[in-house]
Amino acid sequence: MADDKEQRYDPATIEQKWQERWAADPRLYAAEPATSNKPKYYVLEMLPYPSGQLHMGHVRNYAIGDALARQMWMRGYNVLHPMGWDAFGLPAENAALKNNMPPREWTLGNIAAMKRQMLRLGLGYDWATEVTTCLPEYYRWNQWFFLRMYEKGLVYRKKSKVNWCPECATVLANEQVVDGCCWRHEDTQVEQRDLEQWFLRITSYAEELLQGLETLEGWPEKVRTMQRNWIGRSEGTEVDFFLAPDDIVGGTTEEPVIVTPPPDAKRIRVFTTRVDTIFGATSLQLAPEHPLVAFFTSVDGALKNQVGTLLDEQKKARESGDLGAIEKHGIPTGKDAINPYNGERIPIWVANYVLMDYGTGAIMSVPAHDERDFEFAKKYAIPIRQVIKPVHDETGAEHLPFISEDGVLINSGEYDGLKCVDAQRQLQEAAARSAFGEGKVIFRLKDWGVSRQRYWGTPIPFIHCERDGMVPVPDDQLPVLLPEKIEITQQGGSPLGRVPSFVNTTCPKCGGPARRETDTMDTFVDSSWYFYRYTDARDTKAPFDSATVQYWFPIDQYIGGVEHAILHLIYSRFWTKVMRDLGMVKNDEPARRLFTQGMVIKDGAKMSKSKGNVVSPDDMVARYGADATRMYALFAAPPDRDLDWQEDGVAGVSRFLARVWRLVTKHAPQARSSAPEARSSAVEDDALKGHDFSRADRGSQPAGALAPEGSLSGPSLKLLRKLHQTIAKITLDFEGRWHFNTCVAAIMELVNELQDADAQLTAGEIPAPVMRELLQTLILLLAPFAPFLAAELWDDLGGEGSVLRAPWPKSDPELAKEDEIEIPVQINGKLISVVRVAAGSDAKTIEAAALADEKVRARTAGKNVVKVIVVPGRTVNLVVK
RNA sequence: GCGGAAGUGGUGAAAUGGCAAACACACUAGCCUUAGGAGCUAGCGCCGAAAGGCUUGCGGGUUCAAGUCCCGCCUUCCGCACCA
Repeated sequence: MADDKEQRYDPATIEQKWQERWAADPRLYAAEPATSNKPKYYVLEMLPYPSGQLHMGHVRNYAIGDALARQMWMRGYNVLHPMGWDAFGLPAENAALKNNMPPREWTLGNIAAMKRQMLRLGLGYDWATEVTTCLPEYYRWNQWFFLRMYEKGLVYRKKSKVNWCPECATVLANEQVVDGCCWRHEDTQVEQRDLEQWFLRITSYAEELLQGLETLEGWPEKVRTMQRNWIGRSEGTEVDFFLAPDDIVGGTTEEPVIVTPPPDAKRIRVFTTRVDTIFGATSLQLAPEHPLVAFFTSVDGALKNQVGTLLDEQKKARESGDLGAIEKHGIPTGKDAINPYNGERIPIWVANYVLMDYGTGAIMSVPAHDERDFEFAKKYAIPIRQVIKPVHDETGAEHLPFISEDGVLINSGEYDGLKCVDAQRQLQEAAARSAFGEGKVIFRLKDWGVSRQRYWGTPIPFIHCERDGMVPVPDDQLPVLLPEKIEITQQGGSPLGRVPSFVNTTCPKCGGPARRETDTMDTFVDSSWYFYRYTDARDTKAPFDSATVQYWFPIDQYIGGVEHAILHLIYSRFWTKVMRDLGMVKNDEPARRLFTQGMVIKDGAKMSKSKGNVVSPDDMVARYGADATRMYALFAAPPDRDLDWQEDGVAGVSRFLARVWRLVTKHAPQARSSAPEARSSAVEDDALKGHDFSRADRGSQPAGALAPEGSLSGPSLKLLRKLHQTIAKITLDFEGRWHFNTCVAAIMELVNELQDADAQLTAGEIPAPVMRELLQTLILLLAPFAPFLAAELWDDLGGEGSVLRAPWPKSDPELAKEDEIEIPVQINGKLISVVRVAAGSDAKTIEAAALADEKVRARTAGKNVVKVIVVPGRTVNLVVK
């Protein structure tokens, strides 16, 4: 090697060259219009927040999506593979504060930086459809949707609790609350304040969002379960208990005070999933925030203090995030409620474990048949009355609480003897007949609070008018532009409120002076529909063109982190259903298949600045190249599992790529010497066109044609066999299993085998067309994983056109077939020997070979072979006594 | 507490119920050299000198055959969590 320097794999040079070429050809990764006669494939990776730096999690996510997109292109699909920026959000405001830089400038700068990183990584995105959510061209459609939802009755306002820092005098996002204190004022307790907030009525779709999960077979079970739990459907009964009449007289002093009860005070509605246990209810528990409690405390100072303490405690627990950890306790109110089924008086308590925002904020307490009620009753010596008798009572001893529904009613009057389920139905019917209750389905899912008292988000398109109240901004006045020259401070509420030119406006109805809404939208709004926008990203008349969306949707494969399993993925599904009901789309669900990749960790822990274990993609790319970095991200673990980043591993992949480079460049001249093969430029997926893209009808003349199989030497056949086995393995893996780690391993095996045959290759024992077939196909298999190197070597081999659009190879089963295989022989299930037989041998032949084996004969001598199990092609097992 | 996933060499991992540890990393020994983050050869689960034996968190079971299927535990990670 006279010129070693020239001979070394140099990713930096190769990758720069191809990056420039690809950048000069924007159509390379562009999707074809809906009129394309190719089948469509929409592969989508979750769009990043433009923090300014890609992290390894991004690299992994995009390496997976890019490999898939590239393989689908090679298989002849019309692929949509877009990218965008989830560009609104708090960090831009924090950066503005810290660096005195406008959020827009900061954000756009970050986008430019991250886009450079993506290009450097060689990710194949169609940048013509890039979506940036903080630009008015995009967010105006958030406002437009908001108004459509308002018209549909899906938008409303109500008072709701927000985090408020008294020092900052502003609202804090949940992430800004650290251990119950403000993130900027570590000693300042965050308060819960009631403010008017905007809500989207996602609960109207609760049932459908739940049902829809059943159709999402291409989603991970984990995600579906998480969503199911989040929606939290419960079937039960609502029952009105009555406030005992004499207790309407309030006060506990000798001088009773007569007060007028609020109209709803007479009935106390509880929700229960176990109405069959209602005869066992021995107390009634109210949430501290229950309106009736306020009524009780208004006339009872002592009770008021006690409830106050309870509330404080609860608030603290909520702020520190461990609401479940506080001890259960309660306060007797001294009042009684009447069980409508039997007229029994039971005491009313206020309990800290009853939640106002679930069910009705009131429960009946049945200690005999509920774990928590049992604990509570024991603590306060409340009677425990058993009303369900277990059907299967193996122990004989009846230990309470008995939670199961596998029982019959006792101590329940006319309902005695009924099975739990039957009793539930009958009791429910009785309640409905007497109008003190009804069957009810409730959900844990709550309406989506979308307003944020922050600056860097989509302005909510409403106007407050003294005369007309809340007035929607008319469509022709959209977008409501976010003012850009604005001083961001942490003081005095929403920053928008201090921009007079923004706030002061006129009422669209009466023309009088009015004020703009200063709340902005949750950034989850932006990400709920961005993937529709990609299909028609520059539309100025509508969010998108419905016909185009109909062509592309649903997304064929969505790929992202499992951390979005709930919020983003429920909101997106909700948004899709709303758009469907607005007649804009036809699909019920946004994505047919979802893949959640594992985290990238280092030294067993999630990468984080505080742990100091962050690996920068830029470093990796600079040291080993984009191909090696990406390929390692796919090789080190199956994509759905956590990946432990080991730099030695990246170096290993880099060495592997160098081996490929040496192998191919060394033998390229020989491979090139064969006549160029006529590769079809019309790329079609064989499965879809019934077009068999096999060696024969490809019109090419590799192995089979140019050198009839019989005339091929052993090494050629052996290598071609390995090649075709590798094609089969990788093709299959792309179709569903996605174990790209074993795909890369299979390519390594192939390369190892080629390398082992280096002597034959060099000696010219492999005919040039076979050599060409071997090396070109190797490069095709490599292309989805290491596109830069593939492009470079494809050129070197004299490959036609771009490797990125070359047809995906097809495995020839005949060539892939082994002619001799090894069959393990077991005796009584234990491995004893291995015999070689011709591939495809029948059971008899294999059995004979096994019985003839020396080791086997030694073991069976003088013994009885009771049974012989032969699994052709697999194994032989002799049962010997 | 409820739900989900996972437990295999020194490490990352592989294995449609059919030879456990493919492919890599690390390590060891040797070779080569224009000394490179290079290349080549060999070794590398455990016990044993070897023959051979043992080995997929633990305990049972199904099966000719179990890392894989079933039952019961244990551990770890993730999500939800006072949900009535």
